[in-house]
Amino acid sequence: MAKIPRPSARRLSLYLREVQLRLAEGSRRVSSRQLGEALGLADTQVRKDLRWCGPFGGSGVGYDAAVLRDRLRSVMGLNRTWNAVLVGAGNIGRALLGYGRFEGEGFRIVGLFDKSKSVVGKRVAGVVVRPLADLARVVKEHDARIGIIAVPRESAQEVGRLLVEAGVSGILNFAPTRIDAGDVPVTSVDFTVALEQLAFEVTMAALPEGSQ
Amino acid sequence: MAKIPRPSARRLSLYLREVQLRLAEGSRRVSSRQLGEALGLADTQVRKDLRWCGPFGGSGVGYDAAVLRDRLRSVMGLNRTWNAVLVGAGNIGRALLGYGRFEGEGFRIVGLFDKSKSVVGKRVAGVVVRPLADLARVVKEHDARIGIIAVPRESAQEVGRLLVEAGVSGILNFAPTRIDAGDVPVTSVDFTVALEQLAFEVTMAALPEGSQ
DNA sequence: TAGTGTGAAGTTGTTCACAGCA
DNA sequence: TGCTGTGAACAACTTCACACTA
Repeated sequence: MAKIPRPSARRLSLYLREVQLRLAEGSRRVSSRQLGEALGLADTQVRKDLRWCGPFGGSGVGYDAAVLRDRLRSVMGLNRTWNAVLVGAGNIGRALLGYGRFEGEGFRIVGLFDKSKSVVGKRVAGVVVRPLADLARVVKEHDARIGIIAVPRESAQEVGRLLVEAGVSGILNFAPTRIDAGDVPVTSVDFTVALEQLAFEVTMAALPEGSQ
Repeated sequence: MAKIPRPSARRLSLYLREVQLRLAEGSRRVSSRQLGEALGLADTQVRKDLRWCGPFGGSGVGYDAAVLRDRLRSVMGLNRTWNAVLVGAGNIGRALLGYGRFEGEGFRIVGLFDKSKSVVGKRVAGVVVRPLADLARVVKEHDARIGIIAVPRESAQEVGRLLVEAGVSGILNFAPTRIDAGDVPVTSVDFTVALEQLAFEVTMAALPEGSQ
């Protein structure tokens, strides 16, 4: 089984969500066209992507939704529970704790940390905030593989280092900066870039018409 | 001036941030190599991207940081103030209001809306929550071009429709679903996809070594 | 020497056209 | 007919190699 290209991997996540939705609505089968329509993709694209779920029990009437869901989960490594530690008890940290959706997808936040003395010990969204000194211990105790950075830009790289030292295998970064974590994979969610991206597209959409 | 490819546009936003940082630190010039190093990109890539800022006053010792910043801003449509309306006064809405960073970049949230009767009229992060019925009026009044969706999946598409009807020119979507907004550009920020993406990469990083 | 600018080559991802199956 | 699977054409993006300038 060769390596799945990034763009496909991202879409697999979208397919999974859509398939789960349809399963919840009672569908038993989905076709590449249906998926494509729901997600704004060409059906050929969908089929090519789904081939990464291994040789599917070929058919002619779409995919079995339940089987597809299981294969997607397994290919993406979601057939297990992922424990995560969250650093930063500010606005974003709070929002993530309250997000709820993570739980259902097999992600569990097993520790909340902050460097500010004034928050440590208090409860945020029902979870006790711990000092960064406890990070490594909690990571080990719960076998947390994922670290989430929800601190301001200035301290983000430092927190990244601490997380790697504590032993996480992946970092989800919400700070508006690049995190260098050596071999540990980092995925960033960047509000500002998204907004600026949008401003750019709006500006573009406003101008042209003619081209070529 | 031809059309800037998506990947370049996203990176332009990163360059802008980095240049601003360096300016604040007192640098007057930056080179493509410095930028590339800071952002994990090849210097050739950086130079190709920066060419979108128009024919630069050629050089041999890097770019003038201030000029580069201005050109980047202008190319991306950031040399103006973008007013935005925010729909959804829940966790994410609150986090966005408290984010602060937007203001500095020329984005201003001029209205907060929610459909829930129990929140309307109250203050959230210092801002009064208004009913959705006021949406179109506020958009017009403040010439808001951007609508931000921070509501649960179920109501996201409906809110998208309302925003388009109200007259926004772009949508920033935080709900975990695709928004069909016709010709209005939509940019999505999807926590779950990011997390699953990371889980996938961690899983991949753990396995192989051999390949081909 | 330290840097930009850029065509050409290479790589990666997407779409097309069609074979084959139920 | 409705659908998957897939090689082959195509398009998009990145990297390389090198000309050129201060």
